[in-house]
Amino acid sequence: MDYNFIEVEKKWRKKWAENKTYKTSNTSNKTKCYVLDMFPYPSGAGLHVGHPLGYIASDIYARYKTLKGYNVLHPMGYDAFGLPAEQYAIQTGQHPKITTDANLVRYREQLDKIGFSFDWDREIRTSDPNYYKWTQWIFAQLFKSWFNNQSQKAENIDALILVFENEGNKDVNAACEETPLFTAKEWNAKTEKEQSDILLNYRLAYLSESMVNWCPALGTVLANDEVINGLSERGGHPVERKMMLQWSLRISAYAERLLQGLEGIDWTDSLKEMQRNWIGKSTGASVNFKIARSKKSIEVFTTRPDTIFGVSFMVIAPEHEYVDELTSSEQKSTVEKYVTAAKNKSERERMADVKNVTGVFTGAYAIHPFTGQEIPIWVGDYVLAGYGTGAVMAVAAHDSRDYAFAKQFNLPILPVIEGGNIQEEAYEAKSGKVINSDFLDGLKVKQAIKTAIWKIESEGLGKGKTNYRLRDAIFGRQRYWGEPIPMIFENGIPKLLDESNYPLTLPEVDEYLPTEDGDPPLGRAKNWKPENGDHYELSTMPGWAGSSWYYLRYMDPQNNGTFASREATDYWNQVDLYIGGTEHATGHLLYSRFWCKLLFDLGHIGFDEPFKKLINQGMILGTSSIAFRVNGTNKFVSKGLKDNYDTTPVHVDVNMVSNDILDLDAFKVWRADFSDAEFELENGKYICGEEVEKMSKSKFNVVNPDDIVQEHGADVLRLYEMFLGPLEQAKPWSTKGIDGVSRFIRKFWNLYHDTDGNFKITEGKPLKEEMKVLHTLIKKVQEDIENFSFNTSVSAFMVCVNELQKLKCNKKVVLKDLAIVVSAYAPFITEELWSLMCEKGSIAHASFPEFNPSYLIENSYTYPISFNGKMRFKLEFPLNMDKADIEKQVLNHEDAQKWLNGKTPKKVIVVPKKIVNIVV
RNA sequence: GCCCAGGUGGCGGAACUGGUAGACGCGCUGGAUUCAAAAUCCAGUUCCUUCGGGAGUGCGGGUUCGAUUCCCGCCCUGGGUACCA
Repeated sequence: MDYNFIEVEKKWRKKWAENKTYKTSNTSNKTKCYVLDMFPYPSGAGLHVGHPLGYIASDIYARYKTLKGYNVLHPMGYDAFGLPAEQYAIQTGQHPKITTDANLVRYREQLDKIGFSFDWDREIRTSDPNYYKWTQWIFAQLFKSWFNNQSQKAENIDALILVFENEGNKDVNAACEETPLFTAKEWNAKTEKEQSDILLNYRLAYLSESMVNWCPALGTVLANDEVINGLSERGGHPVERKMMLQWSLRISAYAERLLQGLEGIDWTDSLKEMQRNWIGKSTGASVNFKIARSKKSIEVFTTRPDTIFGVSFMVIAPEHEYVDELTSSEQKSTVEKYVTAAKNKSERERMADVKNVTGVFTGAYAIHPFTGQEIPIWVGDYVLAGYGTGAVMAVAAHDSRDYAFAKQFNLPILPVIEGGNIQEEAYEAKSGKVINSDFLDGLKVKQAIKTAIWKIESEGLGKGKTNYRLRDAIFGRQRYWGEPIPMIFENGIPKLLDESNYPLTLPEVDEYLPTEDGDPPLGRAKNWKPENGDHYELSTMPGWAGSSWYYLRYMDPQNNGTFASREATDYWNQVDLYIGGTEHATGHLLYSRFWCKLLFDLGHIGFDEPFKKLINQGMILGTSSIAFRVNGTNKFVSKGLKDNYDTTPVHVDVNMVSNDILDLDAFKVWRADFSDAEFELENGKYICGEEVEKMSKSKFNVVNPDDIVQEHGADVLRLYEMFLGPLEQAKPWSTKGIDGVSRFIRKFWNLYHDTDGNFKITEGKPLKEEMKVLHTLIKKVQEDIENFSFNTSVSAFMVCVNELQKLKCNKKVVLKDLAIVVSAYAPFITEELWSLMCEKGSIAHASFPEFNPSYLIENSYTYPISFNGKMRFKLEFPLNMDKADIEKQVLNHEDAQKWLNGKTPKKVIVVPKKIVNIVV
């Protein structure tokens, strides 16, 4: 009888759930192993075949580690707050919780089918008040902390207040907004509001008026990583820049530690590089340029202080605070017009305009700090307000942007580094000798940078400085479906809601839209008022809040007293293996590291990097099927005939196509306008074209894992997804090869059965050859899993089963170990075989067979004999034969004589157990 | 533009620190079984070939007895980033 995967899989799904086979305990004397997947946002579309790829890989790893005797934590949950559910709520009035819950049930069904070893007792949902209670608590810790640059750590704000009360802020070195100096006396004399405003400059969660990415279509602000090419990541709506009072997190304080921390973690180079670029460290100097006929000066940041003698003008951002002040009366209207236009540009227009060099002269001049010469100050939108000081010293000869600006407006270009041709372009290389530069003349660039900084510092003109591109993260969202921010406003002063009142639950509203006054949807909530104070904060947290610490909650998901007990976090510690997509490089993965460092600094956990090892699974692309319609008709021609006609490609549903052959009946009923379609066939078949592109509904190339499970079984789906290729590589999904894996499962099943389909294994002593085949597999699979090379194990299974089949092996000693080795990949069929073999318990808790190298020992080796590097024939020699004997025997062989063709070999290379190469 | 990753049969892909290129699977071809088909099994399958061989891992060079693997230059594909001074 053939293997009935439907029955078997159904049976074990049920038993595993009943017996809680995959329950994980926090108390164990085994070594721990924490295997985590990036949890999904439960969208309405359900899982497609690409989603489980990473989950299957991590599940194999988790199961393997369990077999190897580790105590494995392998949980799953849902990132359940998010925009799509809320957009749907706005359209339909349906509460986002209802849609989210419905999607969640569907996700769970789909996941369950695939046979994951998740401990579902640890499931979390970020939208669950018992969960977001602690997200709010972490926000409170951020609000109550400041970053001490001296200790490079977050510290309690109360201690800082004490310093202010006793000494003022002159000796405080904090990551903060620019704050005027004050003495203890001045501090103590300030009003509560004034003190609160100053403290906000220091807090790691703070409220400030700042330039934000405003997305009118979504009605909310977005963080930098949520804006892609000037459009919102979700929905692709235009984004504008706007000044707004906003909650932000001071992630910039951690820039250096986030950068340094990358050294110690095992992530891919490309991912680390993305984070490095996002953090964007650059070192140089800040220099003050005095303004002519004024007491003020403008600070600039430069990475090239060695080129300071090449400064021929200065450019400030349109948003720079001195613009009005600097502008001369003659230039006033021009500058005002320019500044207004620049400010009104949307983010996208600004980006599209990058090639257009624009700017206006302010009429003011700065004084060069070394030469004393007056240099004109311009306003230009190529200078960004948000980076550095919003002003640059322009060195046209050695910076391409300054060069373009100088060319456009005919400003002087002064070369100060030898090399390059400044008639053509700026010479930006950091090499060459300095010229025309007084005390820097003759120095090499690197030395000149040091000397220039030293001189700038000793003359009191500025100081050496490091800048980071990383901006603080906007934390408020003017949306409904997110965690409420636990803040109360009292006379305009933001105060933390007392932690004993957490969770501050999401109130009900009549509509999920802003109020008439433009307040966020929470402004609609009736009777939603704090006991003390005027009103709650009306914005909610962004989507990434809940996902920034969820890995900790899995460790201790039911804890009501804390986010996770210290015992639990000490035991499980860092995530040993984290698998997920690369799209979270600069969002989730950076924020999680930030929050981890905060909790570490405050002493709540014992590690400051959350994910020790991270693997990015490649995207599964869709293979679309294309039919060719003859233009102006309803006739479709098969792929091989399409060149005879003018045709238009039409995407057809991949579920109606098998091995490129279109099911014509299904096609005709698929869409009404195809019901009377005509076809021109090749050999009686309609062959479709193929195109590899992203899986999406509109391309009709979405494949649902449920369908694969239905047709081939979950084990086949699991094996096939791995068999497709290396985990990290993007690859197209095609069902073409799946039959091969199905065949393998049948062959594997048949090893344990006689030709009549009766279960039959024997107790006999295994042959040496059988043990060799088995142990070759054990070694291979072990190495593959440790190297995350899951695709090659599947091939190894096939090879092993083919060979055992040839050997007609049905010995229990061999087949029992084989089942265990395969079980991490194909848990259902192996569990069934395990029970048929009358083994106790679940195969999931068996021990991975010990690899024994003695079964692999050979006493001879078949040498490839090559001539000039080309393999010509093979000869077998004993392993203990020495090189000279091998050489002699090879040369005397008749085949060798043929290849030598009478010539004497120039050289013979014998590499024991590798190769013989004869140079002729 | 800059930074990463990657280019191997008709297709997905394999090849450990340089040592038999194309494992395994799909597809295809032929055969067996069958009244027939499906399923299954067996054999073949990189290309060219005068059947002796020759060429071959994106392209061009180099190092080496030997290169898919190491070095230099270029081309292409995918991802990230985009005036960050």
